[in-house]
Amino acid sequence: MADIAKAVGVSPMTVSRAFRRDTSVGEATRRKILQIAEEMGYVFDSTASNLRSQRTGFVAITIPSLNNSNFADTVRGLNEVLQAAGLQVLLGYTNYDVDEEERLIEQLLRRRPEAIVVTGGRHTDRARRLLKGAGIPVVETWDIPKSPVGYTVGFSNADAMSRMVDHLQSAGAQRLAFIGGDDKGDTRGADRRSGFVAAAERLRLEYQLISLGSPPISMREGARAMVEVLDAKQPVDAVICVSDLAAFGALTECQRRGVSVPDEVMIAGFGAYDIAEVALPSLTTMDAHSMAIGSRTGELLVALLRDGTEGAAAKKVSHIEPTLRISGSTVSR
Amino acid sequence: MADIAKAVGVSPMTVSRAFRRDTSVGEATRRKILQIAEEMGYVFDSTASNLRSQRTGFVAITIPSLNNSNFADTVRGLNEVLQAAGLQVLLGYTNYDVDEEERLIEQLLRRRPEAIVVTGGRHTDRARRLLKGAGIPVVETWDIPKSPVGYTVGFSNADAMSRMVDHLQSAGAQRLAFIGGDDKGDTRGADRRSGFVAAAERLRLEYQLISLGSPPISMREGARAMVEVLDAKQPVDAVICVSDLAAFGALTECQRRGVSVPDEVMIAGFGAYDIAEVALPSLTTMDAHSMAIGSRTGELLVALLRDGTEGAAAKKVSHIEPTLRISGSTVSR
DNA sequence: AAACAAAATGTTAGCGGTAAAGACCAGAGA
DNA sequence: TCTCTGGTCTTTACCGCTAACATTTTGTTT
Repeated sequence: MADIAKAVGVSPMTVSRAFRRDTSVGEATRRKILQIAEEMGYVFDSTASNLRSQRTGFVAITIPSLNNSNFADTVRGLNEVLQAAGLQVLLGYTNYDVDEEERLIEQLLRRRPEAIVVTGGRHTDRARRLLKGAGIPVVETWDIPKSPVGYTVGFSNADAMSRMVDHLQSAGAQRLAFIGGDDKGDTRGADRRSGFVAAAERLRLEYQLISLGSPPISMREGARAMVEVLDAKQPVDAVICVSDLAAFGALTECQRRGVSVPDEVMIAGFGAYDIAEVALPSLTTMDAHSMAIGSRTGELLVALLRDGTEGAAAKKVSHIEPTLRISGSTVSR
Repeated sequence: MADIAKAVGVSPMTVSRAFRRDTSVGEATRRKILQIAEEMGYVFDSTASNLRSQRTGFVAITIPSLNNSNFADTVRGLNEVLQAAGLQVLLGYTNYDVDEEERLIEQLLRRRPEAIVVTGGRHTDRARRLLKGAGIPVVETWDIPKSPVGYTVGFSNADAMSRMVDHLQSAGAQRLAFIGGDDKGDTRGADRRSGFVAAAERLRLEYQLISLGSPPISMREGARAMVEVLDAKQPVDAVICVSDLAAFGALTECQRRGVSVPDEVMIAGFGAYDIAEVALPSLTTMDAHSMAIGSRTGELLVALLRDGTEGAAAKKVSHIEPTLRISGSTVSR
């Protein structure tokens, strides 16, 4: 900047100003500064700016996984809003492990993000302490924790699953199975399962639980689980899967065996993945509005960072009600 | 740090050292410093460290999209290696737009990453200038550009597609169709198409090209495209899709119409997505080893950053040969 | 032309760490 | 006993920008 200032014949401060939108610099001066900077191949150094101004433009987010999961859509929704507001997302993968999450949160906070978004409401004590002490907005997503750290954008996985069970019962199912991954760390998965169990018991339906594979469980694992379901002694007339991917795997296994869906067995998924719509038959699923969770979170943060935490803004809990999408895999047409 | 230093009774410099692995601090002192720091709720400030040490621990990466694409796997592979090496990925989405890529590259370089990874070899002139002038390792992935900026980790999309056409011909196909998105910006897609055309002409096969939707094209669009193919005057006995997702969409459309795959029409995809293996019939596809592209890039960068660019290390071009996976959608069993 | 407001630019002093170089000290070897 | 070595710790200055405040220039009003 000093070199540019010399070349243009102004003070470094003016150069600094020219590189920032809002500050007042004469239009001619600004143009000249930017032009000379470009000619000199200068690239603004945010690291210094960040230090001095105590603003980094970072928003940190930890998610369990990008692969085979709805979180990718959430990140997309979040990033779209934040990138437009000039904020840079710092992404970290916890791999469904709270200890890894703790490490990651500490690592990310060192970068002095202006806000942090985490998935779910389960954290280590130290992670909670770090989040609370960071002095920045904290958003928990994809869940409605009992004791939230800061803001929440999500829904109740248990309730959503309960509605799904209601639907299956009204479609005529009596004996259910739930297919999911082992739950170490996957609170969303565990909540869906417990919602399933609660609903099944409330409605006095028979049920069984199949768990295999570590989350996020894939199509392949859905198919493997379906083998178990179909080979079991007790017959089943509806299967609910923790995600559409598993549901699709289960569907293919039925087709492989000539078991008719939905006539012999109904299949329901979760998450409204593309595959749910394109599969034959298309899958009944619960649309959690993954992308909306991200963009809603983004909008919340942009508002908070603009107006300050004090701002009239923002109720603490933003509920995004999932939508049940009934389709060919649970009702024949 | 000054506060901690006072509390422990050492100089701030010693506190600084205690927070960095390699530097020499007495074991007892280090322990005490870290303990008191934890008690005081101190969180290390990287922004200051970055400025003074001129090292940020950032690696920037621009990709076209995270959704419905193999790039998510590349990011995963890259992140796994880099996160383990203590490096933080800075992600940017270009949305298949070179101008957006240019903006993003500039934005990212301001953060002073220690290396930058971009997807493909097509960039604006200014973007090339920025990359070359950044003075950090540059890696282009998913492609083998004619005139690379720095390092390359990728493969030839055209060659891969050519091998796929060879396979279809030897499986008996005479009249082909290619389904892809419109190519504005999607060089990989365009390369695949031109590889398809070249191979078809080399083998003197009839062919047609269907383009619709902006990349990354989805399952739905694959199905829509298949409608066009099946409704067209000229019959077709093999369809190659730009990705497995489109291929699966095409497959479902055939099933919907009772067109038998592969007997009446063969279908081939690209990318070795999960769906290729689970679909019924499973899809013939080209495994581009998306995750390996990421991890190979990560290893290359870790080596370069450790040993410096001078290091004996690293050939400039790292070729990752795609693997053809022949399956039920092109050969009946 | 004087009086004042608004816009444009300049000056000073850090932000919170760390590079570089040097000081101190215990134990080893001569 | 003296020098030397290596580990541990300290001193000093500064990374490249910008907050806060001061000053100058320009424009407007009466």
